[in-house]
Amino acid sequence: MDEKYFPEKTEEKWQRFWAESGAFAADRDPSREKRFYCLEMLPYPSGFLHMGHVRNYSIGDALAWFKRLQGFNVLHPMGWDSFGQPAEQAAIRRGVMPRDWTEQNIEHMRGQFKRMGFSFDWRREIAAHRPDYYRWDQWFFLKMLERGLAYKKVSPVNWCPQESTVLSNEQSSGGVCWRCGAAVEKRDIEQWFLRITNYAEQLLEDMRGLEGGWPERVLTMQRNWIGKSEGAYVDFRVKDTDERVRVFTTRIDTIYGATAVVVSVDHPVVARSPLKEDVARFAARVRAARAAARAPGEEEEKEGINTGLFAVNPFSGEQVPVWAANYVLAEYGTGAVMSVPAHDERDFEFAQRYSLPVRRVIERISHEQEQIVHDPSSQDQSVAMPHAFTDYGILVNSGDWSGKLSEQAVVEMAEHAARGGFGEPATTYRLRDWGISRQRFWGAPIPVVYCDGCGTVPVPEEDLPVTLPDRAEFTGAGQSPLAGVAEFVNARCPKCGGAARRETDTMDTFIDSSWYFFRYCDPENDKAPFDKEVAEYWTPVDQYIGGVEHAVMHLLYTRFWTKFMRDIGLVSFDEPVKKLMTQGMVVAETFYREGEEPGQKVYFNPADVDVVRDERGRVREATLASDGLPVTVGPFEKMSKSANNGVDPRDMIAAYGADAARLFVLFAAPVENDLRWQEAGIDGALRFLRRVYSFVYRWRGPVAGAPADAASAGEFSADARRLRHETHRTIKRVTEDFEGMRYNTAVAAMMELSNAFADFRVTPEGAAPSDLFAARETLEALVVMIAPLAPHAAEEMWEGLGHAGGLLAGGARWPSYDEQLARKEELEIPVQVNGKVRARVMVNADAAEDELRAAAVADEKVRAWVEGKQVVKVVVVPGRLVNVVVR
RNA sequence: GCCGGGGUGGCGAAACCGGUAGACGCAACGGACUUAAAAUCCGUUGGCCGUAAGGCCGUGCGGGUUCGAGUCCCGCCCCCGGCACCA
Repeated sequence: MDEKYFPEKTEEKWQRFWAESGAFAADRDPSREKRFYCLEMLPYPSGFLHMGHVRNYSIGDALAWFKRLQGFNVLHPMGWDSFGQPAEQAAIRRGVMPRDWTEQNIEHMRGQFKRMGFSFDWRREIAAHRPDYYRWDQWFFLKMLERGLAYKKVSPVNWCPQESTVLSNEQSSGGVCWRCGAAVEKRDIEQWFLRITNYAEQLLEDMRGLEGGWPERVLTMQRNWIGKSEGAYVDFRVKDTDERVRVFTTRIDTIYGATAVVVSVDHPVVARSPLKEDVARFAARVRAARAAARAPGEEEEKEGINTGLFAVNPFSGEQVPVWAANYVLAEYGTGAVMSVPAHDERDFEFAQRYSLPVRRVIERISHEQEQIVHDPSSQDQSVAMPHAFTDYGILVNSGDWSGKLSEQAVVEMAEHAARGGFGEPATTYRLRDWGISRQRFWGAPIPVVYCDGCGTVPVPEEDLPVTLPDRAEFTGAGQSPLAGVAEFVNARCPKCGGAARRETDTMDTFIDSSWYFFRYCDPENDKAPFDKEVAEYWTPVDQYIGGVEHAVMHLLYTRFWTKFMRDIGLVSFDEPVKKLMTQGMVVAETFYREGEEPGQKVYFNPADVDVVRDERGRVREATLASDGLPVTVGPFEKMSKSANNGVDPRDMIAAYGADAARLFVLFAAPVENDLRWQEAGIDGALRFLRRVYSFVYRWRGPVAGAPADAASAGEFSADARRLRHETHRTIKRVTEDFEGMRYNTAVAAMMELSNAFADFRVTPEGAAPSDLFAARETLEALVVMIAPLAPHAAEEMWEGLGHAGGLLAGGARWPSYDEQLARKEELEIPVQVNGKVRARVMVNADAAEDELRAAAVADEKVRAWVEGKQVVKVVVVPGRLVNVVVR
């Protein structure tokens, strides 16, 4: 142990030690029941580690270390989400082959991870782009095909013009590409889908079991996305035909107010329209408008056309016109609605535009003292409505149903429709099937061939993997580069042996990440994606950590995949992840100037900007170092290349060391919060490490001779008792904080303990055996508790304290605490008079109520406040406070 | 619009079940050590009044419950995230 703490030297030493001793290798061991699967979302191998990675993996690593020190068998693996767009972009721009580019990046990033000292079991590393991995993507696809869960159809898809590929609904949420942000267009393309909708109800229902373990906002986002809606189907007979139009409604109680049936322009019934040429023209216009990219949130004006058809309301027998309109979506519900202008905002707007009648059938009511109070004015048909009335109320002008409450009517009318054979209660979902075809090269090929004779033929399981060719032409234009590779495309039909063409689309990379953490359990298996028994030991994942940006996409897909794996007997549970933690982004200030194009911004790296701040930390003046001219200060944004506000972790490591960088990102903010990057803060982390290090250095010799246990240490001085109390109290707090991943407060507690140690007024040289015992107890606890956050420094200090073999193999254990010692001997109890703190009294920690009362009332300051007043009562909360109430 | 999460010093943030608001850290200021600087150590730091003792105010705003409210209830305002012609 050196006198001073040298991060670089220490970190190198212990990284070598860990690698050579296999310190983090974990194996299935059925005799060890305490096992823990700690997982962070696997990174895309972009080539460079950024601060977001540092944060994500520091959080997970801290937990993995904590659990190991508690005696758990911990699986903490790492791999690469290595298929995907950037590799292909590199190929287009720089002519490097995606595989070479990816392998190089992995190589480089693995080195950076190791330099951070993360405790991964590298033997289990996987990469999605390697055939021994994607072979199983293909295997899963075939299983889904067998079970009718994979199918191909032509459908309007989300098309990213920037990347010329299809996106799933999840990836084009909000009308923009999740990756590049380009506005998404609609195109008709034939592609493969997975029937995630078959699992809609389970995906929704099983979220109940995740309450508490998953963040509320993620569950909410998934619920919104699945979008369950309960209502009813109602069939409207189309007059003079034998057809029926089925509508979906959540407000069947308003059906007597229906003044039209409105269908989407793609609805089959428009073929029966006497005006079908006009309708077709209108439909073409609507489709064209839809195909055009639109800004998110922007709504089209409602437009429609009367088809000339009439539909019969099965409840009232009334005939209403059938319209086709742009505001009715073909993909949701039945693609047809009953239009009730009086009680639906959209129908109201539509009716206003085309002067359709508005008929009120729900009367506004209020509840006062258990009584229903009617508002007759709300059903006055002669008064124009300013907007639709969409609340529940009481049915009026609704035949025999008049007088019923909406709540009742929605149930009973659906049942009535079912009995009459013209409808039924119904549930719909917003969730659509998962479109997985990508017109790309760098992904797992979809294992299917097309044969003129036999049609679509799956590649037999034994012929997997269908491997990607080594080379292709990357032009960035037209179809998938795979289509241009003859030896890939030309294949034999597995059925008839004749010439056939291979599918040239590849799979969505989200398939790779849907099951990868099962593969970690058994990464070399060449008979199955993973062995059921081996995986069963580790899974489900105990704690999953990643960015909230995957709240819907990845986390919904992996839940779906798990349910499918359960259905084919690979796993025996419903949900893959017990606890989920979504960490916040690392954000930093941005600086920019307006570019040549209007609205264009040219960003400058904060390191190149000279900033003058006022006393509140606000930027007063910002100038570019190179030219001295002012730059505009932008908001805090996620560190990114485009905002040019990234901090390179390598610079942090070089200046402060990996330990200080890790400690800082965990201390600076709660893990769920966004972390505002401030370089200055990292100094504090390094200072803390140095401080503890210097204590250890100073005490390491004397402490080696301390008595083995407290009983033989003799009498403890008041000072030593105080230190022991602080130590045990801190162990308790830190343990609880670690359990809840509250690293920021855990670090604060440890800092307090180190401050308390600095106040320990005994010198190592003049210390009594009992003092040495107390000092060792504190230092050892502190070192072990620091280990998950700053493992290199902790190893060095642990060794300095005379332990060989490293923390894990050398037998370090997470410290335990003594409840008695953790409790204070004496307490300072605040005494309030009428709720305001007026004095504090020192009392014994377990002073009884009457002792407390006596001490409080006897206090001089309290007496001054009570003087001349009448004491009404005295509230005593033992161990907390006393409140004297006077009048 | 609907759903979810928030609003506390100059800043990042603490505060278990209603019980001393602001722990811990950053920044700032003052001091010690030093020829000097760095490093380190000690101290001050929510606002206002006061020489001080001390007092008053203070957790987005307005009410309420309570001996006591950052925390619970009612009504608002604002911010962040998700969904959004979803019938």
